[in-house]
Amino acid sequence: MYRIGELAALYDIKADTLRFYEKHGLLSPSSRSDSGYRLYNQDDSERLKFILRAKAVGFSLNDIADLLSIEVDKSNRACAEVKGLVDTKLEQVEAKLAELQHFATSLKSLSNTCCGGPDSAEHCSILEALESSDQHIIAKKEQHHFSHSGHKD
Amino acid sequence: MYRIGELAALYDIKADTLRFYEKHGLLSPSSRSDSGYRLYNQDDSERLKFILRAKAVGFSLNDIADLLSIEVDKSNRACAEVKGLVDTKLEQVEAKLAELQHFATSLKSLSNTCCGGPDSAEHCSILEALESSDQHIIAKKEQHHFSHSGHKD
DNA sequence: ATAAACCTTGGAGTTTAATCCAAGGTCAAG
DNA sequence: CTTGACCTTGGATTAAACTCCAAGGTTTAT
Repeated sequence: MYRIGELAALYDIKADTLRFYEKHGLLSPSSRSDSGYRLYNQDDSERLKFILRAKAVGFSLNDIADLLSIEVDKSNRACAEVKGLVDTKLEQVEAKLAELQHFATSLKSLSNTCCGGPDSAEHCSILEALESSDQHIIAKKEQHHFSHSGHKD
Repeated sequence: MYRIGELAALYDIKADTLRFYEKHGLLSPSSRSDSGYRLYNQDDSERLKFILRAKAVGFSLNDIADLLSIEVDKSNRACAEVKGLVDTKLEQVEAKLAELQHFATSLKSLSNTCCGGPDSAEHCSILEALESSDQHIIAKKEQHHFSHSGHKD
């Protein structure tokens, strides 16, 4: 069992952030001490880890709440419904993955071809390195237009 | 040449957002009309595409400014210095990639093993699916701690 | 030549995600 | 039984990234 300050220290965040997540329904301590102190267990800690990871890869707290709701509603919702939510998120994740892979490739080639020596800048720019680009998350309307992919409210 | 509204429409953003990016040094139109209207060319459009992609995978506008500065300073900076910046960003991108791959794998397994039928929830939770987790972006202090790039301006 | 649809600027307002503060309660150590 | 580090609540403040507004200039089309 961790008290709020301990759990916060463990993940290098502020206790206030944990209270904030609680207020917004992302993570509540599994219990309280007699005097009302928040007490977090190992599952709570795992849940927090998930939240922080999801945040780190660009999901908003709302997105994360969606993902976590899959757990919360486990027993209530039809499995097909859950699958829908998961698959939607999966699409988002895979789009991000494709972008990131592209980024990584470009950064690597930039690092290798252009910056080997002390002064041999041939095409020292990410924009140039990315010029051979193909795929987008971004809906460039003229090229390809599919219906407004689910913006959240 | 695009006027601000045209370019904004092309990427499904607001003209205001383009003015905002300009004010913050991310993207300035390459020219102005006689009457002062912003005029964006194809390079500007590419630059905007880059900004939006980088944002979509979780980079802050400050991060993006860093990346773009590689181009701007092309002729000024020593190549080794540029390489340092690129390699730092590359590390960030690869950390994000690792996280996302983990995410994608978990979401896939969740989608497959748990939600095939209308009602057969076996372990219908992302947290459970992620339980076999290994890697983190998150600095869990006991394990590994690397400084996070705290930029502000 | 006048409306409609664009653009300009500066500044104010909004949303998201924290982060800080004040007034007070709790707990272990001396 | 007090000191200091921790915790509680609610509310205010901050920072980033937009988003909107007002007052006016420009363009195009009738």
